[in-house]
Amino acid sequence: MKLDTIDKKLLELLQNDAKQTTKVLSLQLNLSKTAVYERIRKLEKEGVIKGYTALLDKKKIDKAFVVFCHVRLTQHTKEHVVGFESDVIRLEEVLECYHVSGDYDYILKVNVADMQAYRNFMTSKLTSLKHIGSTHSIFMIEEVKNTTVVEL
Amino acid sequence: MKLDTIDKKLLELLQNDAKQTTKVLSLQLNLSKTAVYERIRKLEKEGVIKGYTALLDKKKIDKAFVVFCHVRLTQHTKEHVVGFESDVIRLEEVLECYHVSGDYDYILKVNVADMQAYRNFMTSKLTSLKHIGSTHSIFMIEEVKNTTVVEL
DNA sequence: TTCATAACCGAACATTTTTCTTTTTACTGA
DNA sequence: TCAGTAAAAAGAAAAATGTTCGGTTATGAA
Repeated sequence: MKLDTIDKKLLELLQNDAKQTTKVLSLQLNLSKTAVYERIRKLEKEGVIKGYTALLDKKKIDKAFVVFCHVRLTQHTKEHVVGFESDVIRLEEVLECYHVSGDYDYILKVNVADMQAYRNFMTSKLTSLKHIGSTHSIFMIEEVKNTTVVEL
Repeated sequence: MKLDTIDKKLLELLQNDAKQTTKVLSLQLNLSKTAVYERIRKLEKEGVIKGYTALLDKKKIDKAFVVFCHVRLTQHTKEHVVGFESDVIRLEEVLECYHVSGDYDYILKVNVADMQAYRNFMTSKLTSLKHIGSTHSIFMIEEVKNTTVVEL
């Protein structure tokens, strides 16, 4: 699917505030409500827009502790890789998991309440997964920037 | 602000789909539309809900390339730190930036189209910032998990 | 140019959000 | 235990929004 200038501006507006009414959007885009409505529906249907979510303040829900956990597997057979990935997806503390280049195989972004909870996560959940070799944790001291908004 | 069981379930529902109507939400929570409506307004007012966003498919908007860039500063005076942070916030390619423990000072999550665009970002934007010492890039091979939904 | 398709528009209709008033529930101190 | 008070919840009405429709205007290919 090809996105024109209006689509891109529309996606930018929706990323910044998905609750804007089509009326407000239409004024910013110099289009009618209907045109905006149909463009949004199309972007949803094509899968460009995957969904809509409420963003929460991590400090206010007691999940302010973020750790980047680097993971190395003991082996790299397909079985080991698939096994680890399907296990790690189910861990609710792991918000993100990437297979990466470099010394380690995976980077996990782990989100918990505090160091105590992280220790608990590591000992009772992560390191008890099969095929885990070594891990290396980098702790967040402060969040300088955190946005979901991608520029188009 | 204290969150009760209903608030937590409501936040979970809104994280998974912020476009659900209060009617649908009220059925899942065994509450009236108005009660749900007022709880949401309160959560917004208190800042627990920071906002609403549309989530996009990175592959479909040509931003599938993700890099974790570790950054070391030349010095760590307040001036250097503040200067770097205010500069990096303005870089649209940097979706996330954390001040972290360990060998490096910062971890940046950089999102661009491809390796070419990343090279361009590094040479013409990041490394031209003041106070940048050394950097170390870890490239994403595959996204195994990526969610904004925090469990409560 | 001509045809076919896609995008757009304004108006009508259907739903939802928001406000308002009343009722219920939960809590506190005598 | 029992008022008294405040917070939370409910239902109905009003305001605003989302959605559908028929018709019109651009767009692009033959």
